[in-house]
Amino acid sequence: MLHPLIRKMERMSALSDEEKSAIEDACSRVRTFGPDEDIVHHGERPSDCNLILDGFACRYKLLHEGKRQIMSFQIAGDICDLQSFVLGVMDHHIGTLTRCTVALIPHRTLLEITERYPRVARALWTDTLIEASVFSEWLTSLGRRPAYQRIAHLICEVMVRLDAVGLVDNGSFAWPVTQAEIGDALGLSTVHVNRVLQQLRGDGLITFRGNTLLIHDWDALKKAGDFNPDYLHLGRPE
Amino acid sequence: MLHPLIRKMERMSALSDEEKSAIEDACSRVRTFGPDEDIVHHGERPSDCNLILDGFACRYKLLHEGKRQIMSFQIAGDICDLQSFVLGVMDHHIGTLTRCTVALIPHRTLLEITERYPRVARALWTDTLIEASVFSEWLTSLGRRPAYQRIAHLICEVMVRLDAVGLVDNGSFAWPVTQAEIGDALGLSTVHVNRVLQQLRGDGLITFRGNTLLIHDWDALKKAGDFNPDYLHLGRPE
DNA sequence: CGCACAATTGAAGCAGCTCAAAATAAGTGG
DNA sequence: CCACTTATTTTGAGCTGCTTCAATTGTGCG
Repeated sequence: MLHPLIRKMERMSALSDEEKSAIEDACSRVRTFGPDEDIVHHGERPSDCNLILDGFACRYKLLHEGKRQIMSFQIAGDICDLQSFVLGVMDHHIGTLTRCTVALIPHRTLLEITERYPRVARALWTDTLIEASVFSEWLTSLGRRPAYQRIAHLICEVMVRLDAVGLVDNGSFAWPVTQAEIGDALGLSTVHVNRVLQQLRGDGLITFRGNTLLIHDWDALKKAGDFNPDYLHLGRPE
Repeated sequence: MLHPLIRKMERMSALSDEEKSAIEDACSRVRTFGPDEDIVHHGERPSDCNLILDGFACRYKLLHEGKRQIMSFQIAGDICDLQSFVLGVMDHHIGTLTRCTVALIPHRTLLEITERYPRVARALWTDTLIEASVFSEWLTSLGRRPAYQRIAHLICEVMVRLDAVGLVDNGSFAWPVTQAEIGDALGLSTVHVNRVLQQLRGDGLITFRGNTLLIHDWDALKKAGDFNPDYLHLGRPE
């Protein structure tokens, strides 16, 4: 299997063999997390970054009143805590949704690589900007889109991102996100998420088969979610 | 007056005189915009970046139904469209709120500077990460904080950011943001913003004197807004 | 088989919305 | 400096999307 980070970077711009093997070497240490564990905690000052190789994770914040906000979902190819490398401190948590395999990249190694290979540094910067762009799209969803549209939009996004790393099979893909987690991501209550999902199914847009989500009518779902993938800056499909 | 971008960067890490003058030289071309004009449009592929020198601007997206979401406010020292330099296309608009003075930095110059001075490149990357961090805080506000808290939080943020560039005088600062704009930023209706602002005034936290906002009780406002400035990563106050 | 978590349903309540109009404030041209 | 126009703030009233609480049903797994 192609390295998911390299795969992602090469969508943006080509990498030399030397650069690729530098990245691969950096990812030699691997760790595994069970579901619902924290990979990094808010306030921590880690000395490694975590690259997701397999599984679903998320960024989240906890509020005083026991509420939680999930800010993004992280999948294969995402370095989920670049923040710790550049800013030092984490200002949010990273937690797993499912079992996750993660490569640990020491900050020291990352520093060496980015100093030696400006193109890689640039690729990481690009990645940060894309993530910021995804945040603003979520902001738009939470601020101005009603629940039905918001959920449809999220499903579209996850589908497109999973597709970009080869995890979609004919409109169907693993969906390990609970309704409570969807609620925490979209600022909705679990109950309401449940009702809206029923609507989406009733409207013939999606079906769940166990933990697998099947999209029946992609165009209709896109429309329902007011979804335009440009903000993901995925470049040309492979 | 010290250059606002240099001032900001030096909060994070020191710059050499050479680096500083390279940045200053890059900002020689200046443009002025009136209030409510677009600095950059969604979909555009500019060949310069815009550094705000003076005034208030904002990032925003327009939805089909005529709704709008403001994703951030931009003040002196912010390069509001770094996205165009790194990703090429803008996926949102940048518009002014007030009259703005803006320095135009050609992408070519930016490329030269970032290649020649890795420390500057790194500072810009840092800036991008901070902005992403601000986005996630907003996300948390829109997703999980009620209107009163949300507005208080926004006021705290603007105050702290303005203070960091020396634009706060004894708890009081220019506030050119209309209630409709606050609504567009926080996902609220103008009417509701108005009512909540009345509450905040009634609770003795803030006062408006024309376009000047005066904070009476900073600690109470922070508390009301559940505000913790860590996510702004401002480093140590000057 | 039974525990623990996830999905579902019902009912009542409210935060925040929409619509519509009035009251201020801020320009702007003469 | 006034008269007129336009933008912004404020108020009232009725409505609804979504929430909360509480209980039930379904489901994966040791």
